[in-house]
Amino acid sequence: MSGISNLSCNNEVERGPQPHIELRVVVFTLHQDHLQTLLSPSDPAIFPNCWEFPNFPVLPGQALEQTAESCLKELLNVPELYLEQLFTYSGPKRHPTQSLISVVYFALSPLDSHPLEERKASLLWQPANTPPPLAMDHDEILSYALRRLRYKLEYSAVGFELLPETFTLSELQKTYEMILGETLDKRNFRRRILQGGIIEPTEDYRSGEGRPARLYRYRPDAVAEVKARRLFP
Amino acid sequence: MSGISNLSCNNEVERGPQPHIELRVVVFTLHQDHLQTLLSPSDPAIFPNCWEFPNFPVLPGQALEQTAESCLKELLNVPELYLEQLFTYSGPKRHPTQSLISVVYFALSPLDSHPLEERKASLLWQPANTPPPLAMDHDEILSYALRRLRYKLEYSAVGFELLPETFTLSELQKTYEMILGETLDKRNFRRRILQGGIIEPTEDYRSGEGRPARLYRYRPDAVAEVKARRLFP
DNA sequence: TCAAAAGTGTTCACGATACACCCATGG
DNA sequence: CCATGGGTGTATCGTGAACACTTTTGA
Repeated sequence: MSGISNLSCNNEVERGPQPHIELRVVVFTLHQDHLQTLLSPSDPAIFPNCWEFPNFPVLPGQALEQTAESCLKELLNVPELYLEQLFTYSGPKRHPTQSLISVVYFALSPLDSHPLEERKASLLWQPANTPPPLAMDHDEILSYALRRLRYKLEYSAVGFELLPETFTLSELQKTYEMILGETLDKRNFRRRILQGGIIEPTEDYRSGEGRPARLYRYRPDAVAEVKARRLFP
Repeated sequence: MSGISNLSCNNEVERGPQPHIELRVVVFTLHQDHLQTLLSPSDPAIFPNCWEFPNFPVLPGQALEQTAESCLKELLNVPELYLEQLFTYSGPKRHPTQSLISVVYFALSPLDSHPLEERKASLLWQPANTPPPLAMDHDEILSYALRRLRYKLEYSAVGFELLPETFTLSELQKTYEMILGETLDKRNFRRRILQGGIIEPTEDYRSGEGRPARLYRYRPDAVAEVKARRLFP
């Protein structure tokens, strides 16, 4: 403990051992036109037929964010991914037998990530909007992560993190529509994203059923945050 | 530990005992026309002449947010205050002798809060924009808390949390100007805040040097969140 | 030549901004 | 009666939203 001792507090609440800390990660990806999240089966003795978000070790010599990032990259076989802190959950009712503090991170994995390694076969991508039963408060965590994803999509460029390096404007628009759950106007979508300087065209085209579509690339140097509309002038 | 064991991770990082968890709170208030934050002197043997954010006990029987709320209410003698989670800081370099995880909350205390009790005399309100030297990474925590405050001010009604129950429009405007660090147009400010239905007039006036000013009250039922300008239509 | 997806501009409405004077009170 | 802060309306501009047709390719 650094500095002065804890400030006293007259709460009549049981003291006792420190709660256990754990590190969890909510990862989203797009797969088969659906938003998916990575889940791990729960211990059937405690939470039968339930799933939970992946649990990584809390290492004293490493920041939680670093641990989450390197474990995830190894697990998913991707060189880069988007990662940020989601929330820290605490409270006595979260687990039946122990006091538990969960520091939860939020990650996005690009569409072309390799399938999971065999030795991690217990982990499965599951549909994020219709997940299987989740243990503890992980349903609450999932809905908060989905809210965060939708919200971030509206004011930042986070959507590109779910796509491969190059993509067509239609693919990008479909990604946004899938996550936001609404359809967008094609011309307005294109105008805004192109004027924003967030993506740049490549020289390549992708041939599909109709006319080939130009491929674009995300510009990582772009200033992607849009300032919120201020409540006051 | 619930469910399956931690997913392994090939990081070659030292294992060891779990890091220590602590609970800290950044509180802001307005005092003498300045934004102030509550600080506690650090242990001089470790951080001489430094200050740090108040440290509350981590109780296994209570959610961190509840502990922070009840401790702060007791400390500041206020019946209500605004509280939300700020961030969880972790990493090996945060403290000279131990691995430390700090779950930090963000609070706003109304202007008319009573002075601190005598027994807490070591705690002091200090200017938030020109603070004394801070221990560990608490300068980084402070600047993030200030950023959060300014940002929240722009898209939510959080400014009222720093004022007493009734206030004049000029007081409210000065609060916003003080925190945002810029001057605002009086007519536009009034129009927007009144049209937003965020406050309602009382029957009272406050007499000052010039014409008495109508007192207003925050409407807690108001929908205070302003939707951000969406990056895409 | 037809189906299927890509690509492209303009108009309209609303909200944000800038801006200057009269009003009520206390000393 | 005057100094001090309280209170009020309008004109302009920029941004968001709605909307339909032409182009290119492969089958």
